[in-house]
Amino acid sequence: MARQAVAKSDLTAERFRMFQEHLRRLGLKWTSQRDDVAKVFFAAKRHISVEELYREVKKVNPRIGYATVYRTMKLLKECGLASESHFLNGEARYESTEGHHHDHLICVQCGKIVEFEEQRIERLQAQVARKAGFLFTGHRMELYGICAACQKLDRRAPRS
Amino acid sequence: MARQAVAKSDLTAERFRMFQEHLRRLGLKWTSQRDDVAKVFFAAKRHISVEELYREVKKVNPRIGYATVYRTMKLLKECGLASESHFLNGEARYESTEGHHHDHLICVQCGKIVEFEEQRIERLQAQVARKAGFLFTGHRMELYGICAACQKLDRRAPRS
DNA sequence: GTGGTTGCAAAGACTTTGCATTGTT
DNA sequence: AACAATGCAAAGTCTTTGCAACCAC
Repeated sequence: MARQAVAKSDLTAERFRMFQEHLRRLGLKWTSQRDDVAKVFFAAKRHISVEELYREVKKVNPRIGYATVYRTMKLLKECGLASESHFLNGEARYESTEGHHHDHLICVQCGKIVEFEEQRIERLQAQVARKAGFLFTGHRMELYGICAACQKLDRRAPRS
Repeated sequence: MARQAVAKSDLTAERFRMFQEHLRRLGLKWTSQRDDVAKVFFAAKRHISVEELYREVKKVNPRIGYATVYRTMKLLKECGLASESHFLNGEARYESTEGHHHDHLICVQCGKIVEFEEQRIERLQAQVARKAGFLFTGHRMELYGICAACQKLDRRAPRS
């Protein structure tokens, strides 16, 4: 019981430590709002949007404001714990950066997101960057397609 | 002289034809504004933003409005002649889709964009999608790094 | 107590939409 | 003549910022 209250996992606990350390380094303060946002974010499914984050935090702390969510996510980005994507529509979505990297395969019809990891692609990317004289720091890759379920629907009710 | 007025190249001429054909199919009209926007877009450097497009078209036709630029780009996207990206900040940028596909390598410090093409990556991507049961329709891939020039600058004036 | 933090509302940036007018077919 | 397209301004999104009250240190 007592242990459970500390953190859901060592990984999450480690993230909290990193976040707190980042704030301390900058002379910033540890507040309950930052704690709430970080908690929800670390526990959330990937690709969480600002709105989803806001709604979830609101359940724990109804007085949270959008501004604080944005400001906290900015801090989490700064210390490398969160990364931001815009996908197709431009709305920001966040995911926590983990040891194991992955990319996304997105259904253009229903929006379903599947994650994948492909070392051979990663290696080729590093190679491409190196050849162009770049110090490779990261990438973003999204594959688009129509998922199996939507393909079936299309067959039943084809367009045009 | 007379030939030059038709189009800068067969490729551009072909794109105009495709655009006009698209409009005709939908019962839409060919207007001078659509002509102006398409002309500027086909001639533009890649990754042109709405604002850049607007300013360029304004030189040719000062009475153009933002709404028309957006509306025309939407049509160009629909018929597959333009594709939209949001890169890091969420602002829309367009580029014309060409026979030969390419991806982007972006310097995170100066914003320089280098294009590249890597068939082996493309093949692996199609493979990944297929394995997940997706009908692969496209992708988006951006590699981030620090370009050679910025690496030199960093050495001279290092951070921290 | 000092100085960063918060929520709110206002302001910004980018994009879309409503509407009377204009232009294509 | 019919009806789509335009420009403008207003409205909509998503995000950031100004500010007085508040809270961590």
